[in-house]
Amino acid sequence: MTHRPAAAPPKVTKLNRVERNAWTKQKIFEAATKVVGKYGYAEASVARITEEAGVAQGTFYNHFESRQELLDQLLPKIGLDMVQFIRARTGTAHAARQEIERFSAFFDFIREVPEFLRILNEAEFFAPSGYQKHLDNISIAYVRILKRVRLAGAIDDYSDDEFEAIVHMFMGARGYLSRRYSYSADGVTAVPDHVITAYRKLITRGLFHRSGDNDDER
Amino acid sequence: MTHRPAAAPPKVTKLNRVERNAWTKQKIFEAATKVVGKYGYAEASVARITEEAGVAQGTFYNHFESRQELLDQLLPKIGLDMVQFIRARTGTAHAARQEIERFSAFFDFIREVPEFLRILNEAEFFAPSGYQKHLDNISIAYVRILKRVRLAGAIDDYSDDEFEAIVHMFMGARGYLSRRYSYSADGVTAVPDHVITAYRKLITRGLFHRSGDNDDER
Amino acid sequence: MTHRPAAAPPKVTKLNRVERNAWTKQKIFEAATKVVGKYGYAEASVARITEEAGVAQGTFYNHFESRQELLDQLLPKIGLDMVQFIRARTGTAHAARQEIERFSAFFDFIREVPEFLRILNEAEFFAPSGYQKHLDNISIAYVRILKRVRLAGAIDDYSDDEFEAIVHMFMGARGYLSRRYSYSADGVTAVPDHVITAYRKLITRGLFHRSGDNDDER
Amino acid sequence: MTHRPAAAPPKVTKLNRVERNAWTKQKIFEAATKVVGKYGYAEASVARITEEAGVAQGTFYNHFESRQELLDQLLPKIGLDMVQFIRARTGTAHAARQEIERFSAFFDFIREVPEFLRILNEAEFFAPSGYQKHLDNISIAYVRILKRVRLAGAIDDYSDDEFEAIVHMFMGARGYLSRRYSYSADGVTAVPDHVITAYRKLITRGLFHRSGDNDDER
DNA sequence: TATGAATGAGGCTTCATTCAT
DNA sequence: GATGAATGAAGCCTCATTCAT
Repeated sequence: MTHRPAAAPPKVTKLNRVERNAWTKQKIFEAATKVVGKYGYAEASVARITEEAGVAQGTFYNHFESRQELLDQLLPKIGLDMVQFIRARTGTAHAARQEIERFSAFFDFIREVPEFLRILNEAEFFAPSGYQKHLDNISIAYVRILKRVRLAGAIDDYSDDEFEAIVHMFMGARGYLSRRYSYSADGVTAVPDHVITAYRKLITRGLFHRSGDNDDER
Repeated sequence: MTHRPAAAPPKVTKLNRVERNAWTKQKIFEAATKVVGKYGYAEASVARITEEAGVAQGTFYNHFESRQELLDQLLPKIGLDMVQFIRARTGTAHAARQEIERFSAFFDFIREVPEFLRILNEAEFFAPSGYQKHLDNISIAYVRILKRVRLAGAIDDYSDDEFEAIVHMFMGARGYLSRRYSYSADGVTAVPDHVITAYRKLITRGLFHRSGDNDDER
Repeated sequence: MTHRPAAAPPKVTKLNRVERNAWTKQKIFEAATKVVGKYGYAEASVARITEEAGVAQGTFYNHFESRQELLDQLLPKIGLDMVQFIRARTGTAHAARQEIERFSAFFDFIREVPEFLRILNEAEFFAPSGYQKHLDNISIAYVRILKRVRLAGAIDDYSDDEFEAIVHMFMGARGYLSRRYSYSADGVTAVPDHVITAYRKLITRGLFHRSGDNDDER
Repeated sequence: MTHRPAAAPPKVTKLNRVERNAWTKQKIFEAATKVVGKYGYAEASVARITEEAGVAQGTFYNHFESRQELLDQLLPKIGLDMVQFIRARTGTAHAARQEIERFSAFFDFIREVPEFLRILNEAEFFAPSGYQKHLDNISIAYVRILKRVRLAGAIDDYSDDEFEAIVHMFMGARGYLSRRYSYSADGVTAVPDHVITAYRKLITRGLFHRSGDNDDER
């Protein structure tokens, strides 16, 4: 998996028809990612996307039923990249520590794939169906993690329903913070440390057992 | 202050020039609130708003520089109504309890002014400047509250910067939850209890001192 | 009533808003008549019509909901002009003679308003709703005439249902003949005499009493 | 001759190059008949036709110069089927009777090959050149018949030119009537009796000698 | 100040046809 | 001959904004 696909056809060898076809679709996809990331969904006209992709406007409709269909595929696809990315960055420390790692990794991912910020944030209104899909992808996985932690004894006193609410709060908080602290004139910047520490305090004390909290100052 | 403005010109039948002028602007404003609340910013065309307001399209531009200007005024204005509403619902109990009251009051407000949901949620992308203004309004007030609580000794170990981050997390969480749990087929519904309890647990344990937590089951 | 509206605004005096509005709509209408008459419905794009009318494309939609709406109004409107025209050309001779007069007048009208030919002929497929309206306008009036003639004793042995079929045959025959004999490289020409005489013979012998037939050679 | 061509390649499994070629063309042809018959010429895109035929779009242009060329071949081909069909249904009774038979057989054919209705009716505007060809095919044959009848003494007083006009009237009447009475929600239905009787009366009295008229009630 | 018709750029999508494989 | 992706022109319609009355 790469979230930074090569900007040129993978091989120098001649591509067969199937490969050329996939490659064109890929080009459109990447162009859309770029355009939406930079200008937002609203400004991501088919004309702009195809121009960026270097294909004719008509070509677009050989690969996607409609502009909306493409838009709805954008977030879920990159969202999965994000999940992989975060998973790779999560160690084997104790539960609270891992949650902080996930929190940090999320912001790291945003810096790696700056387009993700807008693609994620605006999706709710411009690609609702894609947004829902992403939501499900994420929250299901997240709740599963929390349940496992509870099973391991590091959390108690939270019901399944409450887990779901907590997960939504986490996601909401991250989104909000990312918008607040990560946008900048040109590009995406790191999140300030005090955001991380505030999150750590809130989470470790509020969600997990009182064991540590300050065992892992960074 | 009313967040439910009268639908007819104030009492007297004869209005002078200034009053008529203000009244027209007010009509447009209310129409916009209605339209955006119902259809969202994207569908809030000048034509639709003026039709709803019962004035000609041209009239719009006698009162607002552009469509965007009006849109950017929408959220900050209603946002202030919200602040008042929440303040009125917050008692004099101890700090943690008050925070739960604010959380609940937020969701109550949404049910009182259902348009607020979309006006708030979509503002970030369709009325960024108005959104920023609202954000500042809210977070400044919120941080001030937290500082006061810290001064009173109910919170410690959080810096000013961390307060700001916490406030943003709260706002993000609320927004997310309101979208997730409050929307429904026709109108806005109450938030389920488990959302409230999850919030209470997270907040009381994570933010405030360990004194209470279960002293105020509802 | 005129089926040849002036190509310039009716008066030199300044027009008020209502008049200007009507005048613009009229311009679009006439442009459409011209364009459809010359190129057919299929080629009558909004761009072409508005260009012919000398207005912007957007203006079109201030006066018509859609391209189709205008197209559907074309035939019924001109169709009424035709009815008037034919009525004015029908004398007070006996019934069979009058029918021939109507037949001839129809072809005369086509020469007066050459656009009518295509507007009528293609309407069935490109403006079905307008076509139906026209059909009703015409066939109702026609059947009424035949019934009156039957009452006067000049026709017998035809039932009401059969009248309706007869009328449709007449209309179909006229349409067919007009297409066959009236089109020409540039413009519309008169129908040859033998078409008229053939029609006369068929009708007078087939529909009316055997009295005359050759009393009115032309 | 069949107007209902087999849906599978003729018997043998192995076709040589020439046969395969012809078979592909035939498939496209039948697909076009089906599509135009069902959706009309305007909706008969090359994509739709080739899909229906089960071949690639490009294949189309190996067999036809352009979409229009195929469209123009449709009517003349099926038109010949119709001539055969009608001829087979025409007995050896006296002339007037035979004309009624032809009239009825026309409507019978429409029910056998329902696609013919649209292919015929819309051809004038969507396949003018094909339409003209069909027109010539039919009217020449028809005029020949009338001349023969005149020679046999059953008609007199009509010139050759008038015959041609008469034939066009007949064709127009039939087309009109078929559209009026034969279309229905799902499929093509029989023409009501009063249409037949009206036609019989008009024709027998108007065209033929006064001998019979009621000698052949059906 | 109120009106509302006029403007014209720009958006999405369709489709006949071409052409490299 | 068969394939089907690529092309790009053209079509219909929306909408914020302007301006003469």
